[in-house]
Amino acid sequence: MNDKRQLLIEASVDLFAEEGFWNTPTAKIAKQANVAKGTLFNYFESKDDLIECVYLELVREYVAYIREAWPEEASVKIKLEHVWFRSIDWGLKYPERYKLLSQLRVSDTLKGVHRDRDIEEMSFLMALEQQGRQSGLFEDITAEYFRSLMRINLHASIRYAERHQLKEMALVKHIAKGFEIFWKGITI
Amino acid sequence: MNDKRQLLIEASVDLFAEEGFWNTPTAKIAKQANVAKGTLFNYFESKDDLIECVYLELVREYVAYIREAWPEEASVKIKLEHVWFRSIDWGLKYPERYKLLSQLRVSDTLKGVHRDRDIEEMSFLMALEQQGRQSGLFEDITAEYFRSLMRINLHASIRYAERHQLKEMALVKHIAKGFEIFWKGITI
Amino acid sequence: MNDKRQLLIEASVDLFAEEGFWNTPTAKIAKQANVAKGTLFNYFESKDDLIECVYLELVREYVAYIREAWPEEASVKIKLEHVWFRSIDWGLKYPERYKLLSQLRVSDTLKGVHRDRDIEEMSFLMALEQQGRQSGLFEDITAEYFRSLMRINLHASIRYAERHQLKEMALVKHIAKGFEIFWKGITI
Amino acid sequence: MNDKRQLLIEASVDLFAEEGFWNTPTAKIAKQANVAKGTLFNYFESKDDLIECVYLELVREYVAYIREAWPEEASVKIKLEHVWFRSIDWGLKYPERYKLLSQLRVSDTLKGVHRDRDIEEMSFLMALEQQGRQSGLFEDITAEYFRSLMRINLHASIRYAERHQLKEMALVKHIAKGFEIFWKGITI
DNA sequence: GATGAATGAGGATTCATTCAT
DNA sequence: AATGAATGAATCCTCATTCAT
Repeated sequence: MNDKRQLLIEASVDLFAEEGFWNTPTAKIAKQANVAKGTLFNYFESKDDLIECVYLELVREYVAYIREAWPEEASVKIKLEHVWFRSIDWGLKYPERYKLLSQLRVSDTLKGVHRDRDIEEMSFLMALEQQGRQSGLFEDITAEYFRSLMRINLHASIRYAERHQLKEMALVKHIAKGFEIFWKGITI
Repeated sequence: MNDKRQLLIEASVDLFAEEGFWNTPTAKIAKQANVAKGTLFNYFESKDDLIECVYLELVREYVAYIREAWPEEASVKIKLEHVWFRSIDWGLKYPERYKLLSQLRVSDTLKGVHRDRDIEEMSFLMALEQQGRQSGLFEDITAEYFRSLMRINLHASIRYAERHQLKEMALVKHIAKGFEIFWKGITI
Repeated sequence: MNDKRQLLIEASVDLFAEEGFWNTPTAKIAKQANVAKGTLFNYFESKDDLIECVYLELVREYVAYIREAWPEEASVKIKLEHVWFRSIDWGLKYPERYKLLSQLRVSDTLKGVHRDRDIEEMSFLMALEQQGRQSGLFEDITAEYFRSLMRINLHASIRYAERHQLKEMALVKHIAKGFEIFWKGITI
Repeated sequence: MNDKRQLLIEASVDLFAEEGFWNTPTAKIAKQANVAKGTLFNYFESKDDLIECVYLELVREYVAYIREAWPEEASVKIKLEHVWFRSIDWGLKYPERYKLLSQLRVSDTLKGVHRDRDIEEMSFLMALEQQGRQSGLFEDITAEYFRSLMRINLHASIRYAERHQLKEMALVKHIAKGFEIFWKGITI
């Protein structure tokens, strides 16, 4: 079954987040997943391949989370706000996953094959941006830069909330303020 | 002499940037620095120690670069603009160093001892922020979040400029636009 | 069916010749033969067993080839010449098979069980030798040494022809000269 | 010192001869040589490199042995006889070394770099052959084929002597007979 | 009989670190 | 202080073989 594959990815996520992927032996992953050392290589060609699959899995989960309760008919701002809140929500709900996802994006191990998939998954965000720009809402910057800014502002916001363990009102205020700053910057 | 220490750090910067620090053996560093393998451990307790020293070195260089031609008497905005331009300047002038610095900040190897030093070096930025806030210029956010936002916006800007190899006018416009967005977001 | 067994042996011959038997995984053999990995072990006790069977198969093919158009009524010399020419013919027609057969003979994996079979297959050669010796034709050496000399002279001849890609007249002359040397040495 | 390198080669010779080189783990070699596993790789780039060096060492020893007591002023036949006797002598004196040398020559691991060296070492044999041919002594065959024939006839002779544990008179007669056959075949 | 997932011992190689010189 | 030979634990990956289906 695909059971084992999933177990291995789960184990990887846990351990990678704890120790970093270069520091996590495949043997440890296998042990954590309760499978034999060799089994890992039945499901993944190499450690690098495993890492890429873990990355893809995380992206998939993240995107799925964002798309839940998608406000189809709402304005661009509302939609963007939705992305903003749910992103932070996800990042705080699964802090190790989020941390790992960030590290993977920065690292050089990702060879591009899956980067494209990444962009694919994010296409709806691009569509959103395009819509906003056509309405003359946004600053004159490229879609790529827009996306980069959004991602990175989110990152700052999540890190901060997590580091300070913001909860309840404080958290909501923090998120709202972060969006306000982002939105103010990005719009004309 | 301290000569060798510096050589080792230089070599590390070069090689870490090329291959990542987990993938760069100390033997290779020693060779690149033209010293014996053992010598490295006369100057650094361990590889981790070396990495931290490399980090510190980079921060120092970066900060020194920013502080050049510092507009002592100018307004907060002008000063911030100075930081903005020189940061991007540095990042584009020494792309490997910049990339490495970013990776080191994200990685878990930095144990905190030197993180404090980091903050210390950056203290002048904090002072700047404080000054701005006291004038009622900025949004009501903590100094830490402010700093994080700045760093991260700079990062987006540098990455974009580098990826697209912006030069001349296009580059200047990109930098200015980036600052505009940041400033607009951060100020009331 | 015995079909699969044969497929596996064929695949082994191909792959062993390419990579050597120590470097050829059973998984690869199974794949090449279009059967499952486990199936191999339904037909052969172990990899070593497979190797021995491959060896035997090659010997069988080789001997069968020699025996074709056997000059039953001819003189010892003519018969020996027949063996000589057809051996080289076979070696050049199936170079990988020949190479593999040579390597297997040298290697230590062959445990003896099948070596006897080998000799059995070659018995007609022994008979030939006996006949020649009884006629006082040959030097006073044992049958075993005689056989070894013949095999080894053939080997030199085949290797040379193959390495230099001899064809047509050049090849025929080479073969004839080789036999002449062998015959001259072996006869009184 | 070069001490360890030599120890490793000695150990390799012993173990390779016993088990074959593909079956001999580097760990075992290191243990036999009383050095740490890693040390092996200080002296040899890889297992393949080690194998090649072992080969070269064997060739060197073998050639040195042949050249001892070289009959500088003697006839071609005497010289060839000298090579013949001393070769067999060496093969029987160091049976494992000889066996290993033979196996190495057949295997595909030798990549050519050292093969050339091999030929170099053997150059004196080539000179000898040339001299003989110029005197109209030999059959009209290439030097390469000549060398191949000699090597291979020697091989048959050595193997036979060893298998039957020939000693004393029986051995001398065997060697002489072998040479006679070879010489008779090769000369006009 | 056929399959192929699962196994885990084993293998080559790397590399941070030590230490005698 | 400088060296570099020596170390051996650690790592990724392979592969013959088993066995439940």
